[in-house]
Amino acid sequence: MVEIIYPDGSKEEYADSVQVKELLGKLPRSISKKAVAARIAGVICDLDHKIAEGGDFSVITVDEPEGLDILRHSASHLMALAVQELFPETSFAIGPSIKDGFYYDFLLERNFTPEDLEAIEKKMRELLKTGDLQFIREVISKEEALELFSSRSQQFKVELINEIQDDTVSIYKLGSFTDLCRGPHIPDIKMLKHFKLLSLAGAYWRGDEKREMLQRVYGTVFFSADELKEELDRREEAKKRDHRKLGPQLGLFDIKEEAGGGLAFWYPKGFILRELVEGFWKKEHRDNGYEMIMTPHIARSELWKRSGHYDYYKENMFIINSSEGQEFVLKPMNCPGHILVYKSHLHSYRDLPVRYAELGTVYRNERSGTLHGLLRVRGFTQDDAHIFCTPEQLDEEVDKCFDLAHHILTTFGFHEYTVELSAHDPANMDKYAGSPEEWQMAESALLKAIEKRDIPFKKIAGEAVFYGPKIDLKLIDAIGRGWQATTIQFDFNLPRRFNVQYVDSEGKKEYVYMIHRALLGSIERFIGTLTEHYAGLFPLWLAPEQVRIIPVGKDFHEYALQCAEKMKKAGIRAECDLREERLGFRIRECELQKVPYAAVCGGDESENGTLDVRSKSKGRVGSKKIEQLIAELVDEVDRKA
RNA sequence: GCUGGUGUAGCUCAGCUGGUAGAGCAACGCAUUCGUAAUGCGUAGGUCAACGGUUCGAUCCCGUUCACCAGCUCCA
Repeated sequence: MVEIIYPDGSKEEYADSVQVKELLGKLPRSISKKAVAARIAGVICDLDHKIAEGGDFSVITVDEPEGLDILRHSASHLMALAVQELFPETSFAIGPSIKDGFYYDFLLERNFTPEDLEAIEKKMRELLKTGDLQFIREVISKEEALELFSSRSQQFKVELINEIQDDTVSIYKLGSFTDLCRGPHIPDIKMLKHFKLLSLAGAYWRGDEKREMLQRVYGTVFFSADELKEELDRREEAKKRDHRKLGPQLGLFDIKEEAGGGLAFWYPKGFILRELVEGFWKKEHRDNGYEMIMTPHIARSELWKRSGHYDYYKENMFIINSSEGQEFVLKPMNCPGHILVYKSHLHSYRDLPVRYAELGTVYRNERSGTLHGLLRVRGFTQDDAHIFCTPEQLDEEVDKCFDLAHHILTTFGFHEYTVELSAHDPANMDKYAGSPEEWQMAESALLKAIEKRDIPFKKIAGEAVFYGPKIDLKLIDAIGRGWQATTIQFDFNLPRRFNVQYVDSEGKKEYVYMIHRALLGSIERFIGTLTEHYAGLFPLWLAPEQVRIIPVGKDFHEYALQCAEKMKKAGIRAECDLREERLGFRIRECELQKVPYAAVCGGDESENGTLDVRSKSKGRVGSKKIEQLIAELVDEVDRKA
């Protein structure tokens, strides 16, 4: 007897096992026709699955994220089938669905070329057209599975099967391709129509750099052509926003091969942008109870031995030898320096919290393959601060960090972000610095701050590093991508290594609670992020060049210069384009340089004291009195709109 | 660091199987003095990423290094 409970609460009993497909008829057609898979008593299964035990029944449709996952996972099987037909010697690793699509990892002698990618895609389309392909699920014993896959020399599958605890495993057949797979899969292969293979890459088996390097093929698939097009457009749009291209194009920043990877050069306009970001940051920090300090770029190795970095972090540090045999370290972090400043005198509990902030430039010897534009560099300026406080002040300090981060990030135009809380693993307390009570308090302070704000967050137990729990904030940009920015971390390690203490109300010395935080993360990465978020068209208050004045001809150069002078007096960054080029040419360049406003002047304007204004975002907006224009610009800058 | 790909003028890119290179844009010069996204003509510009090897001869073939790209790994 099988009892099925439908989503609307109605129940039905079947004498024997029943196929999911038969139950679909009981659902509204608007839902059943969109079904991809089903859920019975919380377990997901294929639509042709025979249900032997009853429970709550519902379907997974094309409208749900799970439905898309299933589609993508199925696409990876189709791709594997195509690869098997084209390259029969292939060993198959894994082929999951991922955030924007799917991939499959293969091991074969041949190195895939871009032409192979096209050939695989073509083969997939052929397979789709034959029309008679479908996923067939079978459950077999582990022994049978081992025999099956080892007879086909599929060593990765054998390895996976050996790690499965159950006595039986499920396999899925799609044409001649048989895969170890939990499923479920789509009921109709035609659903895979809207796919596209995207790229080739290398990937280690099980992400372990000591094991085989596999060839990974990425692709994506959607239920509709429109959605696929949208995703491909989004990728195009992302390319256009690439800060590595926009940086040099707009005269902001670049990386120079002559200097080495991961080292940024700031051009004049980029420096203005950087100054604006830093200036705003400094003002907000002063207003929020931080004191600015500055610590040296290099320090004796002994300091880094005491902090522990010399032992744990040496691979990432640049080490310098002096001619007198003294060894120095180019600072990879600011914390030890801040601690030395804190320890310059004895602190009473009445002094706390102490908040030291520094735009501290650090250097880390990152592995060459990890470098990426301004987002991952070897030299960068952290917008760093360390807060030294008592246990009683914890909650409030974390909360204030959050407030400040929120204020600063939203002012820069990031209104959405997600939060990740990296917590300890209770089963593994040995590896952590600090006591369980301290971890408890710290994590609760972080959690309270998140929950108070009702923002989406993930808590990941065991993700914390040994010295303390942390929260990371990920900005969501204009086209929905996430960018690492704020981090708020506890440190139970350094206060002990450096004896960072305060005198409590009873005259006893206690260790401080130390919070390490960076709101923007690093100035470099943040400006890279900003550039992509705004696609180079920065809001007026951040635009390096705010207005470009373009006189139609030589006779009006004088007037243009006068207008620019007035604007500069009002704090507007205005330039004149006095080149003897046609107006259209200069307007075009102004557009390509993404200057927010162009102001054209000729006879009419010089007689009336006006400028003909053209906005980058809105096009030509018409003539305005110079005083009025200045007032409007100043207002727009003040509002940081 | 690993796998694969790439490196030609300031930028974007051509250059068949080895015989030392070309276009467009930009720059510069001349003419044009122009009203909202490219005026015309001309000139100049290259150790073909660097170093080594094979060859009579290398941008091209081989090796090493550097940088960049897609990933993996890393980010105590």
